[in-house]
Amino acid sequence: MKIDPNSTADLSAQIAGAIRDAIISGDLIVDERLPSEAELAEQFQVSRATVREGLKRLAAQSLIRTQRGATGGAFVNRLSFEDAYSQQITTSTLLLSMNAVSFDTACEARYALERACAPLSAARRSADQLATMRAEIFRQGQPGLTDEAFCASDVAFHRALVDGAHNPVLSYQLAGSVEAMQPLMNMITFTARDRATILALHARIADAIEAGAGEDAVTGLTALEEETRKLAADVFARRATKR
Amino acid sequence: MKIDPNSTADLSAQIAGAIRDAIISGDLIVDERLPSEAELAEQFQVSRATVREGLKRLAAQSLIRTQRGATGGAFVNRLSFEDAYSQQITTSTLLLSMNAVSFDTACEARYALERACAPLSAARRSADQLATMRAEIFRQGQPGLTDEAFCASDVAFHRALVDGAHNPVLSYQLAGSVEAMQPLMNMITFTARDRATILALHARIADAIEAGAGEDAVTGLTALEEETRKLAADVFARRATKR
DNA sequence: AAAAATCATTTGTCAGACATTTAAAAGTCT
DNA sequence: AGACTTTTAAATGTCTGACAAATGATTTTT
Repeated sequence: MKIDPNSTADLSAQIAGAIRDAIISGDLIVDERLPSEAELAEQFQVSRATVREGLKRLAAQSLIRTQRGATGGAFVNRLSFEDAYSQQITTSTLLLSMNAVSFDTACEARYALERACAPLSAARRSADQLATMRAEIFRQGQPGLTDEAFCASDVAFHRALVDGAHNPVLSYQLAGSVEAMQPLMNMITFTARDRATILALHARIADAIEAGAGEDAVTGLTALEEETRKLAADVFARRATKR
Repeated sequence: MKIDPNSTADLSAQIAGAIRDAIISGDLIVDERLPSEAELAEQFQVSRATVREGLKRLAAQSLIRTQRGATGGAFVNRLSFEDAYSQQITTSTLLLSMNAVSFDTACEARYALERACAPLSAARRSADQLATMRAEIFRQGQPGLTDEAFCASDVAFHRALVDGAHNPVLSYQLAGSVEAMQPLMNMITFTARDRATILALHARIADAIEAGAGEDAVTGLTALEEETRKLAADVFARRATKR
């Protein structure tokens, strides 16, 4: 692991890169302890402050964790699905909000991916996941529910559907698509009539999942996508004329 | 933006969190300049070193960029799809390698997601993307190609397929699934016969995409998934008996 | 043997200094 | 006046040295 003091890049970035490469290549394995900051400083011929900045960069990506004390230090962290989920959600959310991604584009991606999960979920979902879907449908029918709560329940419903595929890689990939849409969905005002329509589609999808009918779940999701896009188009059209 | 000096979390992590929240909530907008490190240090009542560690955390996630000089400072960064891609690929790769995700699980996720793209790609792919697919197929037929080069070409083929959907959100989500499988694929030795089979399937998929026949592309992908899993199973079985 | 005190190691934080980069301001020449 | 050069000020990047706080290991005491 070497760094170039004459490079244009910051030393701390180079150090982070060198250690990251060592982790990716397998030179450093999970739970292995890195040299102490003082040792790293000597190895890289930089100050401890610079080493620390590099380590913080890695910590921000959950690649290492640090512990204080006698036997403490920086350890290679096992990147958990949990950690990856939340990173994925943050990134996806910012990506959508900062790049003026249209509602249609985000929606298309999300439902395309969800349809990919549907057949697997229909075949494998646990009773618990089905129960969650039913419970969220019930919640969505409650009067007096705020639009935000309705959206949150919608996300919970879809996450249960995705998790039903029992493929953690799929769940991880989908987490971003589903959750990142929430801020966009929150811009929509759902009338009682809208909610009833969505609720019926959710029920249809849950029925298909319960029956193990993947194809029906897919068509249900397609109908839901259409409905969602129509709703959004209405909202945006109304807003455009109002102003 | 406030931090709690008595919290268990590091001050630098709290500072990063506070600024990150401000970015996500929209309090800080793209290209806006943060206060200088000295000012932030005073605002948060910490030293400049601590502020800097916090800022490096954000830089690691591409949330800010820094510039030196008179009009320099830290600026809120527009998270580009490019940046998001590479983060996604790093995270996915580590997630697979560190969590003993089985080949089958990763493979299932990847092909499920790719099938979600196929109909869109068949409808919208540009001539250029189709040309890339054809070119990669041609490359894969060259004799003397190393296994690594074959895999790299495979990835290029599939990326063209995915990008053909012309949905940047989909491309972003898929980048991780497709690229992260490469290390796993590299463990496989492809015989001439294996390559011919894969090549034929690639051609079949490209034909379907060219003809705008989304359904055919989907079945082609399913066949390719089956083939890939069979190959991998063979390799792992052979390895198990050898040792 | 158990509990308490001490110790050594390591990260977390701080203060102050200097180097480097950069754009703007001031100065100089034609 | 305009073009070029020099100076200056502001900001990040890096270094040094120090102390605080946490924590496991060791030693001492009871």
